[in-house]
Amino acid sequence: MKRNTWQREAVRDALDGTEGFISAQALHSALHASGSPIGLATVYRALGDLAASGDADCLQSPEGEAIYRACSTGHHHHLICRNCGLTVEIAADEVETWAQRVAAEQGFTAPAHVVDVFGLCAECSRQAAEGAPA
Amino acid sequence: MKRNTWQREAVRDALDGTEGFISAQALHSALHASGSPIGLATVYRALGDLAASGDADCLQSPEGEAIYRACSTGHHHHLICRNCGLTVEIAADEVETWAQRVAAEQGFTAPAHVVDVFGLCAECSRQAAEGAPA
DNA sequence: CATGGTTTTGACAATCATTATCAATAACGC
DNA sequence: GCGTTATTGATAATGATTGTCAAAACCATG
Repeated sequence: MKRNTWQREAVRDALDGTEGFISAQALHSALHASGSPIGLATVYRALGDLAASGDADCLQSPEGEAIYRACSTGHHHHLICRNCGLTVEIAADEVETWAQRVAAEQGFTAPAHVVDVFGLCAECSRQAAEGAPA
Repeated sequence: MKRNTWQREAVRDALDGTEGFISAQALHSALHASGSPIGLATVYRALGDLAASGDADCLQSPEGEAIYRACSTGHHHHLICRNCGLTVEIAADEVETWAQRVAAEQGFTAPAHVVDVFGLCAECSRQAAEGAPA
């Protein structure tokens, strides 16, 4: 049987209250910072459960960490600066449509998708342009 | 100065001769299997260099490993069955264009993107339809 | 409310990929 | 061939994630 513990709720709430993606470690830190004595392993387990039950999406950050996002809270994507971490929310109607179409074409159902764009934000691009050339 | 070593060539060749994506570990194993005494750290370094110089693309596998691909072999995305793991390669010209456009609109440069569609493949959809209902 | 059967938790060890270290080696210009 | 210096590779270190297992919490029941 699946039991309801405050820990699981805490993780779910924390994830719901988070804008974009967050790593398990970061979520654990955030919970600790807000006074929760929740264990790290438990956060991993709770996130895994949420992902398995479809309440959260999981993908790999460019740094190799698993990052999670609440699945129900409105759907949008992110444009993330790989240097400073700046995150811009982007609507992606075209991509929604596209994703459903390609899924359907292959006979796939229950399509979900992970679409995120990484790049260098204007600021970091400028800095890179200044520093990089010989 | 950048020196030319047989190790680097071996990694480049091995990557060129590989169909899709391959992890650093797997590439190292493959090289060893074909008699190369190349070291693991060197494979990581060579792959990192290739990625840095744009000769290879790098992304994170769902299992959390970094996987690499020779850059010339066309860019595509994946449609992944969340139940059986079946993976279908999908072309996504629209999405490529879209990603670059939204990145540019926000002043972002060097856009890369993570686009993967998860769903239930035809087979698993059918099984789910049979098994799930009470 | 106390009890019991299970699930869940959490501290810690174990694992796995990746990166850093650093002496020895090999490549390249001369 | 020589010397300089980037590169290699064995190993240790790091960091995220998962496994372990006794103790605690949850929930239905008496």
